[in-house]
Amino acid sequence: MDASDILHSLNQAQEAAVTTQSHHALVLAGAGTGKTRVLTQRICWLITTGQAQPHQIFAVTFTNKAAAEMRHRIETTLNGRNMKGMWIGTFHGISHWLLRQHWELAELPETFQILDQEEQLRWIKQLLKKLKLDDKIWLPAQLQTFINHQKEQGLRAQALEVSSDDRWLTRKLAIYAEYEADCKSRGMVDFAELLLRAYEILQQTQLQQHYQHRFRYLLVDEFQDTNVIQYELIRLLSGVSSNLPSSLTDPKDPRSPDNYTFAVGDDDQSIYSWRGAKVANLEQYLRDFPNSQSYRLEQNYRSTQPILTVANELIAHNQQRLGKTLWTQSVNGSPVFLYDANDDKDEANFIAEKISAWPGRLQDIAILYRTTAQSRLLEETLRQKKLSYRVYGGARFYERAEIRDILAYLRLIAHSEDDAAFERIINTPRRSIGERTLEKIRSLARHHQVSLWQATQKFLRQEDNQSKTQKSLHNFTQLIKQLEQECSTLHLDQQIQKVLDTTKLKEHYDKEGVEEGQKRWENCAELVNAARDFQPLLIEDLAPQFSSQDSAGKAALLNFLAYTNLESDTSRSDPNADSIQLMTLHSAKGLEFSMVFICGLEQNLFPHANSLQEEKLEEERRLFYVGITRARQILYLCHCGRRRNYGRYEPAYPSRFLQEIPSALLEPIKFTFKTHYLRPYLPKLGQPVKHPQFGKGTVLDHEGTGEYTRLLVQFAEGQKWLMFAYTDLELL
DNA sequence: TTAACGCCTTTTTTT
DNA sequence: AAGGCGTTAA
Repeated sequence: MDASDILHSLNQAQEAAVTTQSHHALVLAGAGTGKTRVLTQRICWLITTGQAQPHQIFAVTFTNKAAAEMRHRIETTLNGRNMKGMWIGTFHGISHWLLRQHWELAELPETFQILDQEEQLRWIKQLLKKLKLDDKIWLPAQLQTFINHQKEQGLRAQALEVSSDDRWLTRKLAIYAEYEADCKSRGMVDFAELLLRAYEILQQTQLQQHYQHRFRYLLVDEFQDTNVIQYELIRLLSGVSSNLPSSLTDPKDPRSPDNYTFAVGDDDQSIYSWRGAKVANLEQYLRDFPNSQSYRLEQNYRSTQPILTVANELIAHNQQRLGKTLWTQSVNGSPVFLYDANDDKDEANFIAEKISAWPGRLQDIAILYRTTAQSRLLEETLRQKKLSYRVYGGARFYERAEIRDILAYLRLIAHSEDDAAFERIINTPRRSIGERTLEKIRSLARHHQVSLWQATQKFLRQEDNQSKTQKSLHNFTQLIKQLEQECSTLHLDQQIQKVLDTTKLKEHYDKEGVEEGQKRWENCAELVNAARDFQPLLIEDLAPQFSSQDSAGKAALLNFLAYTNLESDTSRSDPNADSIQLMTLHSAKGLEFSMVFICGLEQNLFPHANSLQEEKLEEERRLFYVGITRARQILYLCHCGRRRNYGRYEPAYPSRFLQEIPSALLEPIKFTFKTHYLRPYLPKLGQPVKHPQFGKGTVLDHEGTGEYTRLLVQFAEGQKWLMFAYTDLELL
C-alpha cells in the first residue's frame, strides 16, 4: 500500500482535503459525502507518506462506536502496518485516560469513579436533602443541566460572577459549589467534569508541553458538535493560543508548537446543542486557527436521488445554515415511502412485515426513533416475529438495574469508600436495613467526615445492643469483607461469578416475576462473559496501571470498573450476528444502512413537545435530516394516529416536518384501512354505517372520546376489521 | 422500623 | 411503564 493507492479512490474534492498541506484545515462535508473516509484516508496518507508516526496521531470522534469503526478502517487500509500509539477515541475517553494517568496532578484519588447521568441525578437529590431544600422548587433535573452546562462552558462555581440581585442564580451557584465540593471529597467525577478537569491539568506547563509534543496531528470528527471545552482542548493541544478568560489559561505560553489540525463537520448535522455543542465552532475555527483552509464536499455517495431530494427539501426549511446542496450520480431509486399507521402497534407490525419481505441481510436495516421509550413495542413485535434485532443505547447494558447492582458490589469491594455503591446495595437484596437506619449512618458519616462504609463500622461499635438491624448490618459488612478477601486471587469473571453466588441476588430478582428474573439473570451471565475478555481501551504504549501493590485480582477489578461507565456503547451482544439495528436518531449519526425506517413522525414526538421554539425546532429538523440521510436505498417514514404515552393512548398528528416535504416526493403506502380525525360524537355499537369505498358495515367498537373517537367497523364484504374516523362514514 | 401497596408524576436526545 | 412518595400492616 502506497500513497497513490490511498488516493485513487477519492474524488477531487476529497483528495484535496486528504492531501492538504495547510497547517489547519476544515472540511465541510455533507451527509454521505465521505466524511469519515476523508478522515481515515488522511491518517493513512500521513503515515504512508512518512509525514507522521502513528503515535503522533490523535483522532477524536463522538462515540466509541464511531471510534471503533475508524480504527477498523485504518487497520484495513494500512494492512498490517503498525498503528501502535495512535489515539483514536472520544473526547471523554481521552480525558478519562489523562486523568487516570495523572490522577495526582488532577487531585483525584487513584480509584476515582465516574458518575454517570443517573448517579449524578441521585447525587444531586441527596445534596438537596442535605441542604434542606425543597426539590419541588429546586428541580434536581434542572440543576443537573445547569451544573453540566456550566462545566461545558468551562465555568467553575467560584469563577462565576454573582450578581447579588439574582437570588435564584446565586442559590443555584451555591448548590453547584456544594456539589463540586461533594464530588471532590468523594472522588467522584461526572462526564462534564472529565473534560473540564482534563483541560485544567493540561494548563500545567509541563504536561502541556509533553502532550503538545506528542500529538502532532490532531483530527476531529463531527466538529459541529464540539462544545466550548472540547474546542479549547483541541486548541490547547494544537498550541494555538486561546481566547478563554485568563483564569483558565496560562498567560506565559512558552512557545507555540502549532500542531497540525484537521476538522471535519457539517452544520446541518449539529444535533447536540442541548449538550453544550456550538455549531459556531465551525466558523470560529477558521478565525482562531491561523491560515486555515476550508474544503467542501457535496457529492453524496450514499443515497439515491429520491432520498437525497427529500433531505434537501426538508433541510432547506432551516434558516440558520451555511448552505450546501447534496447531489449524487445515482439518479434512479425507489421512492421514499410514507406509512400512516392506525396506532403504534400497527406501525410496529408494518415495519416487521416489510422487514420480513426484505431479501438482504438484517444488519443492513435500521429502525430509528426519537425517544428510547419507543423501542419497547418495536422490540416486542420483532421478538414475536422471530426477527433478531439489536438495540443500541436505550436501556443500555451497563445501565440495567441488575448490572448496576453487581457493579456496585464490585465497586464497594474494590473501594469501600464508594458511597454511591454503598447506597445502592446496602439493602439490595432486602436485609431489613431501611431508610431510618441508613439516615443514622449518613448523619454519622457527615458528622465525622467519613465514608458511609466507615460510618457503618462506627455505628456497629457505638451501639452494642444486638438488634435485628445491627445483626443485618454486621452481616453485610462481613459479606463485603469476605468477598474482598476471596476476590483478590480470582480472575475478573470469577470474581463476578463469586459475587453472584454469594449475594442471593438471584432470589431477589426472582421475586419480581419468573420472566423478569430470568432475563435479569441472563444479563448477569452476560456480564461474566464480558469480564472474561475485557480489555481496557488504552493507548498501548502508555497503559495506566493501578498501583502494583494491589493484588492481581484487585488491579484487574479496578481497571474493569474504571472503564465500564464510559463504554456503554460497546454492546454485549454478538457483533457477528445478523440483526436489525434499533437506535435513536441521535445514535444513528455517522452510520448508514440500506433500508431505514424512521418512526413516530408525529407532532410533539418528533419534533418533540419540548422543542417547539424556533431554534430548537431547527435542531429537530436537522435530526430528521440526519435520519433521512442514513438510508442508502430504501426509506420508510412512519407516523400513527394514536400512540401510547405513559401507559395511556393519546391521539397523534402527523409531524409538521412531513408537510415540509413536497407530497409528490412521498409515496403513501396504500393499505386497506386508514385513519382520520373525527367529530365529537359517540357512536352506538352495532350502528349500521356506510363507507364510500368499502360499502356497508356495522360499528363493532369505538375508542377514544370527543374529537378523537375512532370506530372499529366490520364490513359485509371484506373480512377485515377496519378502524375509521367518524367523518369518513355515513350513518344509516 | 421496615416492607408492601396504591396513588401520583413524568425533560427526549448522550458522553 | 416506572420510579417516588405516603399510608398502612406487621
